Amino acid sequence: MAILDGNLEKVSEFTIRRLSNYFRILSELEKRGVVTVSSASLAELGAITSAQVRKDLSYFGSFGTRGLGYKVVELKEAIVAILGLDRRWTLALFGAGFLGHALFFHDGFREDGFHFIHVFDVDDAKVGTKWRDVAITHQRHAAESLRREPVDIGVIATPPSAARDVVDLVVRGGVKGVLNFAPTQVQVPEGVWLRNVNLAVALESLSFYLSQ
Amino acid sequence: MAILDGNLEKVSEFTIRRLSNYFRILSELEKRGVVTVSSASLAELGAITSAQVRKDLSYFGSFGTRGLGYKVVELKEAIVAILGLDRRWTLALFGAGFLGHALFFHDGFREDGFHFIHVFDVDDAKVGTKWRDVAITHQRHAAESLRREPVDIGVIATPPSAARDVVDLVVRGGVKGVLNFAPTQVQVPEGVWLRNVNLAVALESLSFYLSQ
DNA sequence: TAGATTGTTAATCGATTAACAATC
DNA sequence: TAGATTGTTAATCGATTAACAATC
Repeated sequence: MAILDGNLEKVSEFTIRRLSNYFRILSELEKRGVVTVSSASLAELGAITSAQVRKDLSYFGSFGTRGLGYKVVELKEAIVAILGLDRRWTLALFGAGFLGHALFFHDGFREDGFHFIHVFDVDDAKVGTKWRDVAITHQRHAAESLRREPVDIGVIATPPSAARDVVDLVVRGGVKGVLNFAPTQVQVPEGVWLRNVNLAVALESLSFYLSQ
Repeated sequence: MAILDGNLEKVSEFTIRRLSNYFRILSELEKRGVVTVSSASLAELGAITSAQVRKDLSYFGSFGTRGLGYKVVELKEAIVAILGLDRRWTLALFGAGFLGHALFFHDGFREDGFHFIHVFDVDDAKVGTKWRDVAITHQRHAAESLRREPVDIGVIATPPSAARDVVDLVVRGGVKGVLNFAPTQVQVPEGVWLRNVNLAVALESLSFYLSQ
């Protein structure tokens, strides 16, 4: 299957986020035993338009059959391949607080192939304790740990004041992706991908509309 | 100050999310004792353009002084008022799992004026225990609790399979906003605002770009 | 074949950016 | 006054949607 017809440049983050959504919808349909699905019903389930669905998929190839629609399992597997979920990804977590804890134990990540193999914190009370089979390590040993066992992605769940230093640390450790939950602007060098997730933004958006 | 010149209709969710970001940047500048800031430096701190900053603010009024820029505290307070952060908001949490725990104890929310006054779960082992001064209540008593003490916003941190029912429950309880962390499509009636936050999306976006 | 639905092109819509007059 | 920077309009860019030929 020819994924990516050379026009990857034109694929926007919006499309990627929707693919991620199609993946979840298709997984659900598969679980329910649904065999085929049209762009129209996929669109309805995702609260978008059928043109959007077809356009999104068209960046990566032709996955459907005219007159019939898409085979659920086939399309799901195509999207899994596109999103890179057909392999194992290793993660390092920085910050073993409440949020770090929730991320580490979030089953969805493991099911998607994302595995935390390091957890770092600066709190000596936490260092040495174990989360599943991962021992919490003091952040001062992070560089060393990352040299011994490198990871693909660094996940930042520290207080905002620490985020910048931790990002530098994990980038020097060789990660190619950073997922930042700290509500502060951080910088990564060329060639490293950064995504920011800010839990307050959605809540503040709600309070804006509720105030009107 | 004339916030909202009647063109609120034209304000996009993109603008609101950036306001939320300006708010954090301005808070940081205030803490550092910075008195005035230009759209250019605000833009640099937020990794966008100065035209974007001025355009975003222009939907709500004129907050700056030509030739000088914006007073940090004044602009911050204007944005606080726009986002509705100048009042107390009450929240009900559904799902006392890892994620619910992280959300409940997340200091940033309380600092912004968002207060969880109810926590519901279906696990009898959790029911009766307390988080700070909030007793975890069985979900079957949620309707009753919400009647006694209504809230502004329902926060859904249940497994996806439970999300739909819980949303119906909380909407019948009179909330005007729903913040859904469950990775499943939910529906709310006209007049209720919904925001979805999916922790997997950002990670899957990273794996997509890292795969290329 | 007739009906259904894809894949894609062209049209539309909306968000971002550039430019500059207004003005401190 | 001269320099700086806002607020706003017009131009550009990019994302979404409509439409339809291709085709199962």
